[in-house]
Amino acid sequence: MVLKVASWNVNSLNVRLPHVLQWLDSEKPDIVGLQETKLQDEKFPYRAFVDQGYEAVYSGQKTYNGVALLAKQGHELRKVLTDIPNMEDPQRRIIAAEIAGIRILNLYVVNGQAVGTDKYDYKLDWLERVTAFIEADMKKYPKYMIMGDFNIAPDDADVHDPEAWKDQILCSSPERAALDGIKELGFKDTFRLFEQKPQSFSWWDYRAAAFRRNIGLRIDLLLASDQLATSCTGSWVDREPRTWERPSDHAPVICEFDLADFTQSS
DNA sequence: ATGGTGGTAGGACCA
Repeated sequence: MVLKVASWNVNSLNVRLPHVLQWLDSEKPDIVGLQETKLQDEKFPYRAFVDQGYEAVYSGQKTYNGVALLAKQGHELRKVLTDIPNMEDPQRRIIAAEIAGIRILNLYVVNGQAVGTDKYDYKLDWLERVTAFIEADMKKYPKYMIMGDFNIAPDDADVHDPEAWKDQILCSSPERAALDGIKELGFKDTFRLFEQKPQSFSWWDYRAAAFRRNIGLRIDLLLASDQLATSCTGSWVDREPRTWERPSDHAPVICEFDLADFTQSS
């Protein structure tokens, strides 16, 4: 059983719905996490996804943030959760479900604005609380994926100009240490399990023709628990939707698993 | 790369 999993910051699902539907039609992923939907739940285009062959759960708000999980019909979404213990946050950045026997946690990590700001402190605190949640939650799910817009470039290899970005937001050591703290619970960055082209990014600023010049960062990640990672057969960035008219500033990231060795538990 | 754009709004904020 091949399972194709993707994560995409769509920067307004209202604007990007046609892109997402077209992309689902061509790529046919089994599981998709969306971030920055920017839609209240009552405005979520649930019917459009059902018509496309997907079940959806979502947690949104007006103007900012908002996350959703899609699963191809036939994969049930169970144990859905949009809030975690010890964090009362009106910002809708978290959604988790159990799909095909795998725990899927979809995150829109706080951006943080700039090192040293209140938003930066909120980011680090938010990551600490999410990490504590994962540590407890993963005891129940040996097969566990954390996906999303992490707003952290894990390493200098994920940055177009590491010198310019040194100690800046998305690249600072405390942010990277927070990401390492999650990985040290027992997760692999699936992208780095495979040989990749240098200068592979998932986000390019809208300004300064950054995409054309490949001035970007890799901040959209698919982390798989160690047990799951052994079944990962590929992980890549799909740059194509970033070339479409009026695109999101992020490209979708995708990974595939061959779960033939596992007994199907859904 | 330090806002040159874009989204949500309908001015300012967020990224």
